[in-house]
Amino acid sequence: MPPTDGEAERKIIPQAVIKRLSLYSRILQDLELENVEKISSADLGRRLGFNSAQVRKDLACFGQFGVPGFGYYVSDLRKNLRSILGKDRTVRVILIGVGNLGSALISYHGFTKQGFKMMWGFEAQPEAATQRVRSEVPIYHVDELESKIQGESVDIAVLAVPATEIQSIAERVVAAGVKAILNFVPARIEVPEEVQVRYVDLALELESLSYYVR
Amino acid sequence: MPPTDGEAERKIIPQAVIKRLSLYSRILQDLELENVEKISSADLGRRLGFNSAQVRKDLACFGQFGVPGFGYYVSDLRKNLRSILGKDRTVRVILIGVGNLGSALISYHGFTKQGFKMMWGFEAQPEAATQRVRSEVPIYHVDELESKIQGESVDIAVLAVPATEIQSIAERVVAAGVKAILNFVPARIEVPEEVQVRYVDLALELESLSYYVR
DNA sequence: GCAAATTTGTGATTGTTTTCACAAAGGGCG
DNA sequence: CGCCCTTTGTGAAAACAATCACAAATTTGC
Ligand SMILES: NC(=O)c1ccc[n+]([C@@H]2O[C@H](COP(=O)([O-])OP(=O)(O)OC[C@H]3O[C@@H](n4cnc5c(N)ncnc54)[C@H](O)[C@@H]3O)[C@@H](O)[C@H]2O)c1
Ligand SMILES: NC(=O)c1ccc[n+]([C@@H]2O[C@H](COP(=O)([O-])OP(=O)(O)OC[C@H]3O[C@@H](n4cnc5c(N)ncnc54)[C@H](O)[C@@H]3O)[C@@H](O)[C@H]2O)c1
Repeated sequence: MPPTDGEAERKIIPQAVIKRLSLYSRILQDLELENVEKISSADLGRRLGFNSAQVRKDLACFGQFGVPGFGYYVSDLRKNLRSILGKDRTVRVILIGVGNLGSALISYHGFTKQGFKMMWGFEAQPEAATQRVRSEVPIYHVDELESKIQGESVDIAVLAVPATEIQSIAERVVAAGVKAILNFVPARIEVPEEVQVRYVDLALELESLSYYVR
Repeated sequence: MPPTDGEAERKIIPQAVIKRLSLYSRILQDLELENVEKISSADLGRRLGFNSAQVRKDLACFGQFGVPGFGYYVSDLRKNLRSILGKDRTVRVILIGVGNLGSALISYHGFTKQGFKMMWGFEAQPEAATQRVRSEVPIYHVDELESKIQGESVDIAVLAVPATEIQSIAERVVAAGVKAILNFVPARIEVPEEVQVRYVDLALELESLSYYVR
């Protein structure tokens, strides 16, 4: 008998594949609104600039969703992708640091549209922040971080605090049980390796553009 | 005589290399402030989680900057990287759409710190935007886009308008001669292929995190 | 000023991702 | 109902990227 991995049968899927699945999912969302019933891998690829084989290979990581000679049922594939991406339930998000950037993020409706639930904001100066932002998301003092999270589980923490605070805030959200971080602060954070971290680094994007236009 | 490419001797450098060069450049900036004189590829790599050979290979795309048995002179390498990245002159940036997100971007000091110059904001409702934002960057009506750009050249346009407007705005900035776009709007834009486009897609990042925590 | 210790720059190697290409599956039209 | 056409799923090949490993160059310490 070959050694099975037990329940860890799911092989490691590259991040790039997951990002593309998200893109597929969004196209399918649009198609469903337009009442389009089916789509081929070639069409789906064309809309995003990918090769059709790439689309099929990406999907093949998770099973067989297509119908040969026909394509994919939009609604069916969308359902599957949502489930794969963990979006078949509400994904709970918090924001730490409701300053200039955080104020925009906390009231961003693109979140909700994609099925995320922005639970709370946390701030060193919650009064000033509450005044600044017009949004239904409650903003608490950062001291309440641990007690709030304890009550209800949180999936993802979005960080937009000053660079000096980032490591200590990261440690606090991790200690409180958060397993994924989206970091807008241009500084590397040290966290246990089971915690997923994504960096959004604006200046980096600008610099790479700067290279190509100089 | 082998066919030379004329002045197009510069081979195509992958985007990933350029991003890493930016990261190196930022580390070197910090080191210079700390008056560190030299650094090895191994040290530089360690600070970013890269292999030392990767660092050397990346740099080798552009020349020989190191001293065997010694390492790299911080200030020297930094100067070279800035020049490679096109940062040895002011890089001129404009922002279109000074709403929730744009308001944060227009007054972001991380820009300036990395040598970018935010020239102007353009808005459909410039009065409201000016009121909202406390920043020295002037905000004009979007109708003035073409005439302003005509006078002084612009390197990069940052787009943060509603999704419905994105294609038309993209076409206008391209027609006005802008060669690089940083797009925060989650919608693909059609532009001539010589125009460089980067997408910053927040919901995509959240979704990929969502997969790993589900 | 010489030998030992470093560290670069780079060809070779390994690993990963994308693309190709085609057999097999299924739908649709006559 | 059956044949033809389309499109999937997937091994094989190609392209691309990261890592290894080592000769060559240079510093450092004695
Ligand atoms: N503004 C932008 O467009 C932008 C773009 C990219 C990245 N960033 C990064 O995002 C971060 C925030 O930028 P910003 O422009 O919003 O700055 P900001 O100063 O406006 O916002 C920071 C907020 O964090 C709060 N804060 C400080 N310490 C805190 C703590 N310990 N816990 C909770 N809240 C705390 C402050 O009160 C403030 O409201 C920075 O690290 C910046 O580099 C900003
Ligand atoms: N708010 C966020 O945190 C966030 C995050 C990621 C992406 N985005 C994207 O960024 C874009 C802007 O988001 P937002 O939250 O700032 O929305 P917003 O409505 O607050 O801002 C859009 C601004 O663009 C202006 N505008 C409209 N048409 C224009 C035109 N033709 N020319 C110039 N300006 C015009 C509006 O007056 C408004 O001020 C959206 O596409 C959104 O999906 C926003």
